[in-house]
Amino acid sequence: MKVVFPRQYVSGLISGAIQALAHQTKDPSLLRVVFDVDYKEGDKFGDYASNAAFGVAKIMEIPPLQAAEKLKAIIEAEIAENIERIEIAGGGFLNFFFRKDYFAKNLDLLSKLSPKNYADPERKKIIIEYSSPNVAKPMHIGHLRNTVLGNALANLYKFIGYKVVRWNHLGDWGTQFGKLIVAYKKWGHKEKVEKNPIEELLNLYVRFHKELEHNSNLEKEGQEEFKKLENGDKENKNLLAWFLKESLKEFNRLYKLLGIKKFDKEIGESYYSPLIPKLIEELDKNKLLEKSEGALIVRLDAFKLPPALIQKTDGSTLYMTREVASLKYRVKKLNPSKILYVVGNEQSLHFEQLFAIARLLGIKPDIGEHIKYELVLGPDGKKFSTREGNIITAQEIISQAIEESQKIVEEKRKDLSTKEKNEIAREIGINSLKYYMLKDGRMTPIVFNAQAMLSLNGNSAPYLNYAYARFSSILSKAGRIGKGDAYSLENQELNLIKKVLAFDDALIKSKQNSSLHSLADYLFELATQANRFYESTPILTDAMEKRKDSRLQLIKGICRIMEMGFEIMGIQTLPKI
RNA sequence: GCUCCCGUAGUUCAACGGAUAGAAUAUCUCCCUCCGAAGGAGGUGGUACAGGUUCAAUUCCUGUCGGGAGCACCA
Repeated sequence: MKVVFPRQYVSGLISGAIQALAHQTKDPSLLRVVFDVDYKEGDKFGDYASNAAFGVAKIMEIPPLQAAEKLKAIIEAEIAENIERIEIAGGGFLNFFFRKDYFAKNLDLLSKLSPKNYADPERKKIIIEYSSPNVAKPMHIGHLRNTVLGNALANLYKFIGYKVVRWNHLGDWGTQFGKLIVAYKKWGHKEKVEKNPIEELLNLYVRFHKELEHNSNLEKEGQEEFKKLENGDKENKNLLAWFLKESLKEFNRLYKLLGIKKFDKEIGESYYSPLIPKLIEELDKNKLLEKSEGALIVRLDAFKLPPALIQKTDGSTLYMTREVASLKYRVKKLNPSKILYVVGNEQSLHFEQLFAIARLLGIKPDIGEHIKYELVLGPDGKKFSTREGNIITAQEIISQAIEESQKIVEEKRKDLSTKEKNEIAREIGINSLKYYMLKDGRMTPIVFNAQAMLSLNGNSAPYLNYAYARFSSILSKAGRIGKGDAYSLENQELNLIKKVLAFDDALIKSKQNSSLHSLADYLFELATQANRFYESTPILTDAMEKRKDSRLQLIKGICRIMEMGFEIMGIQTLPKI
């Protein structure tokens, strides 16, 4: 089923008009005009509006109003069958008013919409790296934002037809593990760790940093143990393998609880360790390496960046070294068109350096993109620190979220069994948490505030879930829906159809800025409009049979869009809550 | 000191360089003998400051002020 959405339709009309104009004036530079086509709420500025005339005006060096007149004349002459009229307003905007029956005509199409209708023609292969927890440490609230965002971005690309590789870059290497090994050898007990792996290992790590304050020798001991690890020391390698195994169990438990899709690749940093010597050799051959204070660095002056440290004085590697190796590995192995790194904003410099080195090594330029997001800060507005042990774990947040929704469910759904109530509380709690992480842009720092985070009113998952539950309840009561008469629908209903047909807009915006908040906004607006409709208009109880069927079709279409939206956001669709 | 991110209603956030800057929350009213009141209707309230770029600036540039993060052997 091929569908042309209104935005594409208008866009086509304008492109055609610009082409005709370019032909008329023999000025091909007109073809380079970029313009927007925007969905408009209500009908003040039409159903869709465009600023195309401003771009045309600039190139033709005429006033925008004149350019708008020219475009309008061409489009009108082409007999646009679905457009009732075009108005020029606001100094040169073209406002397109669709015929009322255009929306009615599209009604029975709504419930049949599928991802295919939204497929991006590019369909590229893309690696998305996210989550990336550290072995032997609990996932904390920051990982939660990262994981939920990365998972949803991956869903989005998958939805529009990309080949997506979900990549979990596990932190299982580096000096920190030397430190952990020191701590374990000094103070650790096997039984204790077996019983409570992550917690006990974190305790050891925190203790290490406490003791470090009055025993500066520890720092060196940690570096030595890591050095041994890099040189293949058996005892240390076994310890690390054990830590990794226990950690993965815990991570996977959390992913499952959160409804995070399975990763395609889960590769620890340690994996790249054997690839390092060749990498250093290659860097050296390209004359990129330089010795400085006993360490090896790559100068990045040409990029106006500080030098990147590749090898420590004692010959062991660094985060950056392994990142370069990993990048090369990914390109060689999978040949993606792009690698999205969903990593915190505080690592901006690191990624600028990484991509600069990739360039120097002749890797396809701009392959990497850092999808940065702001930190989740503590209640005091300061950064959480693992070393000091003042973190809020992902598990704590999840439990709180579930508890909070449990209270509401107990109050609102006394009719359900305890089992059903628990089930719903868990689903709603997790949905709320995920939605909260996605509803804002990436670059606003989230100051941790349990109250706000777990609020179940307003622009939140429960609002969406509730609306969906009401509508699907109607649909299940209705049973089979008849043919209906779409032309009996009125303004409010037609506007809803228009809104449903604007789903593509939300997807495009979300993809453009690699953020799900545009989609969240759209879904919230759709639900709000639909709720308003629901409150003001009888649907199931409509006396006119044909109109009833049409209204039901509309509700079905709304549900369809909500289902697809939820799927992308990684939120569970619940037929009842 | 240098670099990056961010300053929008009391609060939390939207607005590809576009038209009258939108929501949520809080607060104050109203609505369940009709399909789920976790809902709906209405009121109040805002672009840190100073310049510049242009048909048009919350958005871009420069500077000031304020908050956060990063800057060589951590990741």
